[in-house]
Amino acid sequence: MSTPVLVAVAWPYASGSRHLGHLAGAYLPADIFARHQRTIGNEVLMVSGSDVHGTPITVRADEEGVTPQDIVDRYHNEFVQQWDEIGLQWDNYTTTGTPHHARVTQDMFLRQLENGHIDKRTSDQFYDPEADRFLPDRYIEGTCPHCSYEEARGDQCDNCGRTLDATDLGSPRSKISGATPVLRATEHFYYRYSDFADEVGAWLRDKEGWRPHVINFVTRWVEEEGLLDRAITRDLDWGVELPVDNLGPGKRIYVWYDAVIGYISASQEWASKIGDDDRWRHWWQNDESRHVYFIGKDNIPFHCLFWPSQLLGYGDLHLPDDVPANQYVTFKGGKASASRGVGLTIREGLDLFQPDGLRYALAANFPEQADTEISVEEIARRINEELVATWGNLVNRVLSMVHKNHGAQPASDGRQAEDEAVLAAVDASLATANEQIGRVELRSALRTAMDGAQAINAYLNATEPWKLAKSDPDRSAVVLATALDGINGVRIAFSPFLPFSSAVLDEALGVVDGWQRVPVAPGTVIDKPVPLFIKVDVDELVGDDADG
RNA sequence: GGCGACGUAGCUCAGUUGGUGAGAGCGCUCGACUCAUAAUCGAGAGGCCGACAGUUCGAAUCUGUCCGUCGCUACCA
Repeated sequence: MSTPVLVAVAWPYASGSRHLGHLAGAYLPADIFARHQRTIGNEVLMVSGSDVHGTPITVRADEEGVTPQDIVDRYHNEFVQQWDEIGLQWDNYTTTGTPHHARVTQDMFLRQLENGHIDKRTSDQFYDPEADRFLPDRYIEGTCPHCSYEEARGDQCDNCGRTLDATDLGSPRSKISGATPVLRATEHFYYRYSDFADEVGAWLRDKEGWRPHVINFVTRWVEEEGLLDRAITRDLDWGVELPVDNLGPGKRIYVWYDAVIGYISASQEWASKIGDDDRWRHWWQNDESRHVYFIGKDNIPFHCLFWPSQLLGYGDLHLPDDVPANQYVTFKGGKASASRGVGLTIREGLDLFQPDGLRYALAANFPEQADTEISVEEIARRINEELVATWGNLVNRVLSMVHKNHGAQPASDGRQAEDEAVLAAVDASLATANEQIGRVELRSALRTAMDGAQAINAYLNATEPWKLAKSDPDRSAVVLATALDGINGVRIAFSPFLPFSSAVLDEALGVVDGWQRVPVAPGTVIDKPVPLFIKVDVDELVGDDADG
């Protein structure tokens, strides 16, 4: 039976370049999962887009003397280009800056307001009189009351690590203008997340098969602290406009309320693009569908607590079924961060490695259970010692022999026990990888695929068809035909991970259709092969030291 | 400060609810092979499972303390 599967992917923030940690944390696992789901015949809708609102983007625009739209356009275009280069197969990759997204966000806001889950409150906020804007705590600097560090931020002191309240800072100043911030009363809409603490808690208790670090974190959160109401508007002129005018001018819906709504607006946009406006309901208003959210661990509260609350406040929308959040990829022990210059940007990664090589190395190191350490050298090692040596070389040696000795796939009549055994091993690895990807254990699945390749390598070394070609040509033909049939199975397990080299094999052996090994028809012409992957020149990389 | 996670072979990591001799890949050593991108296959060496104390018939796996690393702390998203 075909299941509608929503592959919902974290929305990259268009405030700067994304790095390999983001790629390994959310985008790549989503794409691998989605490709597998398509192959096994499910109806996949994979959506995301650039998150274009929020304070950091406006601040950056001010710093550069350009408009927020300029910043957004720059990074959105960069993202779109990179997704194409790395082979992400979106059904819809859009942005939160479209009129359509604004309408959907406003519709949700109005319905939730009508349902009594949004109300208005007044609070005091810091205001920068010089820059003429309200300041998030993070944009206020001052002296830490605990350690006297003079560069402490309003939310936290980087020196002693304590959490602060901006009102505690000594000689506070705006990070933007340096002016002394003043408190000013301001009125905002609040989403009553507290209305849903019990319901979300109960919903979470039913979950099975979630990653321990995800479910433990959010159940503890909701049970020990509940959910606090949060302001969902800001004193900004950058963001989705409010659909009601009783708050006065200069107020917009804030980014982390509207960004998650993108999952729905992007689904609807996709539906209208394919000319079937109601088609999104097949995923969103369907109990049979399955929603899987691919995010980094910093996004866990938003997707497991706040977003479900927003969905419940609207009503009749499908809640997340699994949120297999990844932990962090670290570089030299630290969390990757584009703004702090730690780790490689996606651009740098693509400039250094072939896309399939980069996909392989990252997938082999996905931080599924814990943070994982990665480096340029580690990526190169994975590519050269594993991908090229085991899989690339296997394909090359078999295709070369078949081409040279027969020019086409030989007949395989009269298979012996060892021949059947290697094919059985390949089929078993396909079945195992299928289960592993279904559970979003992608590292293990990749290893399983590699085991299939190694089984064929071992089979070749045991049967030595290059010797048989002289002593027993008929037997040699059967062995080569068997090896090629095996490759035709193993490549299916690799296909979600390695779309580019898979496309090359599709040309030689036919397009993969379904998660099962299909024999290569005797007589299929095999041309002289070109290596699937190029070895990385490590010496060239070392001089680069791009991950400092 | 609070909360959480992690600390397992040279490197990157697995180790279900505690139980016969602690694993994988890569690297390393030796051997085989030479069809293949000096790739492959086989065998082997290598670890007092961060430290200390405790619970238990028995702990890498549970408890406590300590050391080290990292993350989060709800107006960064």
